[in-house]
Amino acid sequence: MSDPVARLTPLGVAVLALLSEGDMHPYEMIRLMHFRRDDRLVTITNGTVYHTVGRLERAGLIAEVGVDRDGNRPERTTYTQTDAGAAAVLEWVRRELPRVDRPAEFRVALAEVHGLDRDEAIELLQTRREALSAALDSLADGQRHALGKGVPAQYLIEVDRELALLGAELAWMDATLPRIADPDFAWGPEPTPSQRYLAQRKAARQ
Amino acid sequence: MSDPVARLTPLGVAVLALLSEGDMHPYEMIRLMHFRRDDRLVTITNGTVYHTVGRLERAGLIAEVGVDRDGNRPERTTYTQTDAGAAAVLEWVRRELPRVDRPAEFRVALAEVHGLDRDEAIELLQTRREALSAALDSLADGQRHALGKGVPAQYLIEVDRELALLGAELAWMDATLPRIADPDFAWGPEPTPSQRYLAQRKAARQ
DNA sequence: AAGCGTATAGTCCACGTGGACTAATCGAAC
DNA sequence: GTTCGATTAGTCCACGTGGACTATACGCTT
Repeated sequence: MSDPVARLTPLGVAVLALLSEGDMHPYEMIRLMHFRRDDRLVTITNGTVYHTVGRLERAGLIAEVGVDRDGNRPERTTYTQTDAGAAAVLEWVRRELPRVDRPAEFRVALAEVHGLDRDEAIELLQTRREALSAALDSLADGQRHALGKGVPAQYLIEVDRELALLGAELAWMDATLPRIADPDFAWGPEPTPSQRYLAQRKAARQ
Repeated sequence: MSDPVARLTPLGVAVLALLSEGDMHPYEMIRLMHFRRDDRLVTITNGTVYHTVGRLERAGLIAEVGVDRDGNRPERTTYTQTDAGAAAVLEWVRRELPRVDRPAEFRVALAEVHGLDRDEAIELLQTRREALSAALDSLADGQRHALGKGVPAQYLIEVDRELALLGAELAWMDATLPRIADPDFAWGPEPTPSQRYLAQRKAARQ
């Protein structure tokens, strides 16, 4: 119920992930997320972001660190990630990564999987692989059953597509798991260009 | 704004599609949709279904056709589809079928594509095919760009998966469009087993 | 015949979403 | 030097969702 991890939304996770790269005010998050095309994964509007930030603060996952002001522009409230916030992202990723329902959550979890240890990530993805395989079998079974009962094929086009996509995801997993298990595949924190940019800007301010 | 088609939700379309097979009360819709595993496409709860039915009625897409009662059980309100409702489903499918954003809407639209003429369906899907292809190119471009800027590969796993799934969907389309264009592939209204069952039950009641 | 679980049919409400709106400021063109 | 558009920063609200809750009736056990 009041478990803050359970109440995290995909956008909440995206905001926490942003804040792990540096303190920020909501409007800056919106710009940065648009720049990074995070709107591919979650819908980013003023309404959702400001509201989400408010909820994250009430849950103690982020905290206000001051109100600054640039010239005469509106003042802006800057937030920082708390330890509880950093832990909550990882816990949320652990929960969502192996689930095959909730595709939207999974994509965000996959985008944040680099925060986990390599071995744990592989194990969770392996669990998902088995669940995907079972879902595919069950759907294929349903298709056979429906065709057997005389349901005309034109009513089963969507199922046909779903089977194709499930198969493709399984194939991707079977190609990807060995790839990231390979020690030659880099893992763990390595600065991205935008992290280097943020760090540089922070240093310049001091 | 007040265009009823624009305000249709996936569940609303699913409800309208059900009613095109016969008059029904909400509780029966819920059972039937669960039986058909429509919960694969939309989330079905009492809250959503009853609320959706209310909205559809206020929009004039369905209409009350009487309150009957089975023994001493609670009375139930039966609804029927209006002409406007039947037209709205087709219009909605035409709108959602070619769009590549909104995957949830697309799946429901694809499940209802059999209501359109074969030629129109193929044309709309062809449009989607081109949009998908463009989306794939643009995402692949973004990936190349990110790698070129030095973003480590472990941060791009989700993009890699997305590219694989987009490719698979394109392949499915290229296999499916010729398949349904073939005159040997049946198209148009053909009774499904559950439609036959509903028709039979209706005849028995009279 | 009392008790218990499940099916039937529906209401209610807290919450998250996403789009509309406000308001000030800066830059550029005319 | 003023008008106009874009940018900055944030508030507000209508709506849809989904889970919790209610209440009656039927069937099965003990």
